[in-house]
Amino acid sequence: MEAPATVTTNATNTRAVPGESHLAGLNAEQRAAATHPSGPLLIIAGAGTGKTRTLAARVAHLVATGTAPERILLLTFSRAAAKEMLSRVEGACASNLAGHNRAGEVRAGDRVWGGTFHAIANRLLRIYAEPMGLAPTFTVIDRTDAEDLLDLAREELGLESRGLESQALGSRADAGASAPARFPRKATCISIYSRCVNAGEPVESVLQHRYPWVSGHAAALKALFKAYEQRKHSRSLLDLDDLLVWWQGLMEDPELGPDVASRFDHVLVDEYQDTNRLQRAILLGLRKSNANITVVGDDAQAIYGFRAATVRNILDFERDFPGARVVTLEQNYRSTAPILEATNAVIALAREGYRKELRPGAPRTDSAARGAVVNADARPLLVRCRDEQSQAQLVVRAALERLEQGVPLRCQAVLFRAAHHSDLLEVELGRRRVPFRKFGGLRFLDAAHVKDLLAFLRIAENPTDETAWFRVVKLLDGIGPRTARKVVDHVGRTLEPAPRPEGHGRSEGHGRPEGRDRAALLGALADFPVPAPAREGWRGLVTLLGRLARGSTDASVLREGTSEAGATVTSEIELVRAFYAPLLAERYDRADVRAQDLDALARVAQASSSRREFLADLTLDPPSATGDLAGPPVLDEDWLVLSTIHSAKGLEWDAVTVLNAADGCIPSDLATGDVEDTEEERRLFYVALTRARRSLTVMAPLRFHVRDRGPTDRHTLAPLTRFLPEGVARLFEAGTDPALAADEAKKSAGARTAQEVRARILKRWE
DNA sequence: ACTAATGTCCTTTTT
DNA sequence: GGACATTAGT
Repeated sequence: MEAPATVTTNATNTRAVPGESHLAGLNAEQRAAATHPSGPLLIIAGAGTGKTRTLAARVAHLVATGTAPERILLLTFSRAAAKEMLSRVEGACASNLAGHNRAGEVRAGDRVWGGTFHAIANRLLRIYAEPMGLAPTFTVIDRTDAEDLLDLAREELGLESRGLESQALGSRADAGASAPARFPRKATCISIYSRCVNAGEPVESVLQHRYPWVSGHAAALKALFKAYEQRKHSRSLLDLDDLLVWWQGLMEDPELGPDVASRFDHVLVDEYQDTNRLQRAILLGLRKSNANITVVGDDAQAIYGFRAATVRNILDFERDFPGARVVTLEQNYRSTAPILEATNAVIALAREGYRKELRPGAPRTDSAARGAVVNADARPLLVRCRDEQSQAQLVVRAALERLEQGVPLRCQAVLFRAAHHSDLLEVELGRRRVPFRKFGGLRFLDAAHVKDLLAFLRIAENPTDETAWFRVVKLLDGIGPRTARKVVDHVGRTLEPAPRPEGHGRSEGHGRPEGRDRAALLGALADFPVPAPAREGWRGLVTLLGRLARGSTDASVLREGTSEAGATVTSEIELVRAFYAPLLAERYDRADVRAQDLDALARVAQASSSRREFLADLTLDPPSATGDLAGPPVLDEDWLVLSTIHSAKGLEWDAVTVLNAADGCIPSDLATGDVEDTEEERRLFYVALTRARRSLTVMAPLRFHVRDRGPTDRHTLAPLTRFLPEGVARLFEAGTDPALAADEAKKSAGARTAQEVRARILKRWE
């Protein structure tokens, strides 16, 4: 119920002292956090306690009390979160200025250094690249690129992923587990590497604790990682982990470190529970001589352990930054009391952290579903349904009903553990023509054809980018991995010697020919003896790359960051597409659909001011929703939100539905190995539930289809998630699935019929 | 020696 | 739909 009285109350509060309107409507704790003068501050903020609002208010307060916006560093968990936060800061600062006349501060939000650790690292490292001995033009590679590059290194070292041991002995069967398992595949290798780097843990320890079946390969892995590092370095590539590693290295430099630190009067970190030890080290480096640091977090919402995040960062904060003030926000402004009661019960079963009990506060009034009729006393719903099919139908029906009641689709979200859990729902939504957008899961950028196209641009940007070359060369007819290897080696040899040895000093020593020299070098590649079937394609490729290299030179003379440069990236994409279109059509089916993705990509490129920025932005902030780019624009401007729970972090909706609340899905079968993993799954479930403002529905199918190689339709019975034991489930209203009722009816009807038939048969002989 | 096509198994979460 | 192994074909 939206009591108009609440609105009035807020309006009264808003009439605050001029210059302090950013503090309006904050409760005592929030206000204390926002106005904390200086020194370390830890804000423990439970779900829905106005954490974002408080942090934004704090930034606004710092600006209002004289801190220059560009001297504030705001580290967030995702780029979207940064954007959201900064626009709030913008609003607060602007309203502050209503009474003043300092128009210069209106753009405060733009001037704050805001972004993810990775995005900020990218920005800083471009500035400090030269003295750090990095090529300022370094390319940032994403995880799949990293895997491919590592694979090349592995091949070179002769570490075959194919198991040699399996033919030696049938060692699987007998209990002697001493036989070495086969070498881990590239994805596993990168996971191991990444954990070592982010957690600051030695390989042996990581293997022992998380990958015991690979422990026999520790030495080989270390050699592999070393080769991988060298490969990256000589090709001017940084992976996502490197961004943090180099940032931390930057902070340790006796000259540069203090210089970076002195740029920022205040450092603020959101979602601190999901940072890792490396990120903590960066913060320690940033605040050696200035203790102005604010971190916000909730240990009950730590869900990124798989990425080496650790709650220890929060728990250690007071030790890391002595004299820290701790403020706890416990008043929940998001959810109705019955929802809160249920979510509190779920998290109460978790192992101890910073204990806090969320109390209901006054409901917020900025909901988009203002007019909707909501019963604030309604308990959340727990629906046991027949199967996933039935679940999908129920979810669609309920969403449409809520829409009728005035809750727009975009104020409703369906959350799930793994991206594919929404597959059936997506089909059902498509069938009923309900628009939706899906967040999380497979990325637009992971689509093969998108990677193909980007690879051309990456070569143009950084001709030593081996993975990009490899990918592109393999596209040509008659060239497989073997030949591609040779071609790429040759390319490397041709480009390697720095063309201008008189270049000033060692900063030039990265073998990165620029401009026309590069074009000339590319020309020299045209003669390389590729296999006959590939000859024509090869010539076309070299011509294309030559054009891209030339184009970028001319353009860079013209531009200097003007909007015209966007047109350049777009026109480069057109050049590439002219060459790539036939390959695409030949290689993939549904080429028309894929071509649309490339259209979308070209559209995104228009927003970028340079090719380098375009490529870096794409890897640091990949378009996260299908529909962000792809697909036709939605006509009615309304869509149901589908999201993985991880991607839903920090967000909230009026109505939330959680799918597949069954053991095996939540917690995931893959994450029940040890207590720590299972506890993280519990927190994940908690995060999902606490996204709901007014309506919460938990769906739990009774059966799941099992893909079994048999003609019969097999299924398993799934128990309700272990995170809803009897005592907790009691806080939910039991929902009904008509399909189940129908099943029952059918069954009893069948039984009745059978009885009648039997009676008739017997009657015949009476 | 290499590519291209076919078959089988597995599939978490993300900057 | 991807990763990897096997096989047919050049």
